[in-house]
Amino acid sequence: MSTIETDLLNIKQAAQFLNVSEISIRRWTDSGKLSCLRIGGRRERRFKQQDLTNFLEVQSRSELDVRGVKGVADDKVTKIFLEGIAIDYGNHLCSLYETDIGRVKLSVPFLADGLRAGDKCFLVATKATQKVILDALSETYPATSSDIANSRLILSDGMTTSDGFYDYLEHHFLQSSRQGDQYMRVLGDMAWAIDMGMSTDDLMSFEMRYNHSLAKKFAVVSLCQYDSRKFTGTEIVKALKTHEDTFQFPLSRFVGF
Amino acid sequence: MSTIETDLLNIKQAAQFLNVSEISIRRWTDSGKLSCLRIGGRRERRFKQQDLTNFLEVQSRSELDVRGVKGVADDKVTKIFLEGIAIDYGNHLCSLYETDIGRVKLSVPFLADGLRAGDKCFLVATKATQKVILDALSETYPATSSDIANSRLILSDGMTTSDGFYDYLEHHFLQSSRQGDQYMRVLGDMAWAIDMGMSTDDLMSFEMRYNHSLAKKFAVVSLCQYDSRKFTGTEIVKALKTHEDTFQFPLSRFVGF
DNA sequence: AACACATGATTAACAAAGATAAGTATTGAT
DNA sequence: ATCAATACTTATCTTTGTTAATCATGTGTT
Repeated sequence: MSTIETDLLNIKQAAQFLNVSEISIRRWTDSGKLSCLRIGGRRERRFKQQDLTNFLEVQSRSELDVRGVKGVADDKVTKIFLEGIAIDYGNHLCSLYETDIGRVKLSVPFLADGLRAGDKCFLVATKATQKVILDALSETYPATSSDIANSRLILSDGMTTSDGFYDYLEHHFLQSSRQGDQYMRVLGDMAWAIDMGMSTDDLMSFEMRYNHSLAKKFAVVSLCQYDSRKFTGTEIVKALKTHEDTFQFPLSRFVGF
Repeated sequence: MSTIETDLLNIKQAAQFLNVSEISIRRWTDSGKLSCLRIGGRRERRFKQQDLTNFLEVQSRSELDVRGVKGVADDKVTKIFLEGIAIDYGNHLCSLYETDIGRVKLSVPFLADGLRAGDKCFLVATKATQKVILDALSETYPATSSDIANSRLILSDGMTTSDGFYDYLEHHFLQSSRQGDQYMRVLGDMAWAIDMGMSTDDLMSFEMRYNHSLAKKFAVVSLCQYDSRKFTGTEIVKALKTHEDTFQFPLSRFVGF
């Protein structure tokens, strides 16, 4: 654990990395196209390698470029927007809800926007929850059922262990990447794990494993939603702790629907 | 599930991690902007990775906000420092802990710093919890018992309803203000309410009432800590929602000790 | 070819970060 | 026990990243 992750580049290094001028880097960060961190009283820019690689477009990206049609092709490639908040690919977030309406409040726009943007989407939930979310999704996004048929939206099926879940996602992520689907979204309704008989310890160790590998290696936004009615206080706290990415956003947007 | 914070970085590693010079690290720690631990007779600096990542600001914040905070950073009259974070008087925060050690992790420095700074401090908790906190407090702040005798530190006593709690605080706040104690701190260990037989609904309505009146009208920093083992998931979520001030800070500092 | 627009270059002023040096004291190793 | 390396503090001085403005160059599109 001694390797210091020196993956924070300053603006000069970032400019070299992308082979552009520092001025462009400044403009891109100012306009929000490229995300960066700030440090110190001079508010110097620091860049995560992944944010820079995310910023690079992939030449071989999908045949039908949904983004291109809308003319926003170059603008929002590195981010998604959820509830007006810009979220980079690579983030692994959680949200907490406490009503049946809350279950679809974030999940539906998250998936609908993803499908519209051409992202490969995954819905991990029990059959019953899948039905609730898909019904609501169909209302705002009529192409839902055809997207399921086309495997643009993939429904979880049959996984009963956290390791199985991990393998499932890794397999699909690799496969999607090979097929040119670089941008992905995962929505997990984590009460699913409980209903599958997983212990919450199991679930948390999955979250940690996922957090350090899959979530960061692929251009995927992962949103894990927790039904606060089905977890204890300590479990909710653990859920928050295993989704540290969430803390950089206004948490009130993700808590308590 | 331990993920021990075994990796304390020295100043060289910290500088490498943030991609800055050691001199800047020294300046930031000296001014209290970046928190660090000290060790040995040479008082060497040691850094938690968590603290370092917290020091990085997210670009999304409007530059005006950041400027404002920085600009008055020297003006310590309007702020306190907890875990290296500047907190304005008027804030009403919550923290979540899940171990007996976590109970004193934030509360003790919060009160110790307050007493050292001459703030009028209030400790609201059951007798048993009071004893635990006061024992730990006495170790780092020897004048604890004399401050209790002098009414610099006031211990809750005998309140059994949320309205009674509110009246109690209002009375003391007014009295303290009249006596020239403008700056105050309240530490509430909210499992106290449960042990007093309050319902969590009662507790939450108190929090909301407090949030909109006392907490904002007086120069008081209020820290409500919740033992996540004694509350349900939904209750924890409600606790978060009734302490929105918390969301403007790096939540990882307040969650899960 | 003409156009619109993104990128690069240049300037300015300011404050913060970096570099350097001197002097102490603690560590860690021989 | 000794000694060199390290980290600390304090101080001064130089360099750099920041914003903002304007202009020139280059790119891709129609």
